[in-house]
Amino acid sequence: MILMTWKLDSDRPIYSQLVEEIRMQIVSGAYPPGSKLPSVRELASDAGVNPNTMQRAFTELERNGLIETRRTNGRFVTEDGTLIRSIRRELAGEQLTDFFHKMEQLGYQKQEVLSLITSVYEEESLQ
Amino acid sequence: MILMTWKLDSDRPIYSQLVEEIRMQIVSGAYPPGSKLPSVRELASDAGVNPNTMQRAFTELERNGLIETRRTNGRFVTEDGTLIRSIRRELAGEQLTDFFHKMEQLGYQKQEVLSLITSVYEEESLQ
DNA sequence: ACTACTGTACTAAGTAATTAATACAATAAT
DNA sequence: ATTATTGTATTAATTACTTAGTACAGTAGT
Repeated sequence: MILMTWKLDSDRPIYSQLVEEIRMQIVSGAYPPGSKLPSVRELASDAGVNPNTMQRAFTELERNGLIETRRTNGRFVTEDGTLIRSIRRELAGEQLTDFFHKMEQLGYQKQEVLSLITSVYEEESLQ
Repeated sequence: MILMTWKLDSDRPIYSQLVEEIRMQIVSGAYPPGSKLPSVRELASDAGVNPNTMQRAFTELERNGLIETRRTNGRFVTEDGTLIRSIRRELAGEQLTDFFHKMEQLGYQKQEVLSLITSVYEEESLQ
């Protein structure tokens, strides 16, 4: 059982946000490979959404291959650690390119972005 | 007249995306302070959306103070360059914190993030 | 065998976003 | 004065998302 924050906003479809949250939990290792996920009803209750909405999120998630369904037993995270790490890298790459693209749109030169980043690292001591 | 890309997806309300696009155009200087914006109908036609939707986007935008409305003459970007730069910095800060937060969620240590960033800079030559 | 839990499916209702089609008052341009 | 353009308002219809409620078949645990 994992205590998840489920910070959902109303600016996007809830099922999309659920997909992203759960996928994040899997690729970050919160749900290890092969582990059993809580049931649709339990997760729905936990997130405060309708079971149908959570069901829809799982349906979307299954197409990635990140989770497998055993019909009347529950859902499980894939054992394929390589796939998980691959998707993790993919998501990180998207974050990186999106970030640089937005900063470029905002008119920030790469040098400025770099100095902003280093200033962040100076505030919080490097771990 | 500005040629805008209007890359809209269906995963979020269109009016929200319009708000972000136009705000980006203003703070990045594509629409200079004091300049006149195209009419609701023209921008709506340009973006391929309903005039009502564009109208809604402008209503949202006006609360930031970035644009001013002269009742039957049109809309204009504010002359307040300080406000514009302030919002630009604010948006950049959000991008930065969101990025680091997501990478942290993905389980990336700060060191890893830093090395990813520097590798990006090595690919594209610094301008 | 029985019970509880599993994923799944279905219908109905409500809400928000979007489009469409008008219409109106005020002003700039002529 | 007249015309065209401006922002704005209104109503109706459509679509997508969400919730609610119910139901069914299969299986693990007892």
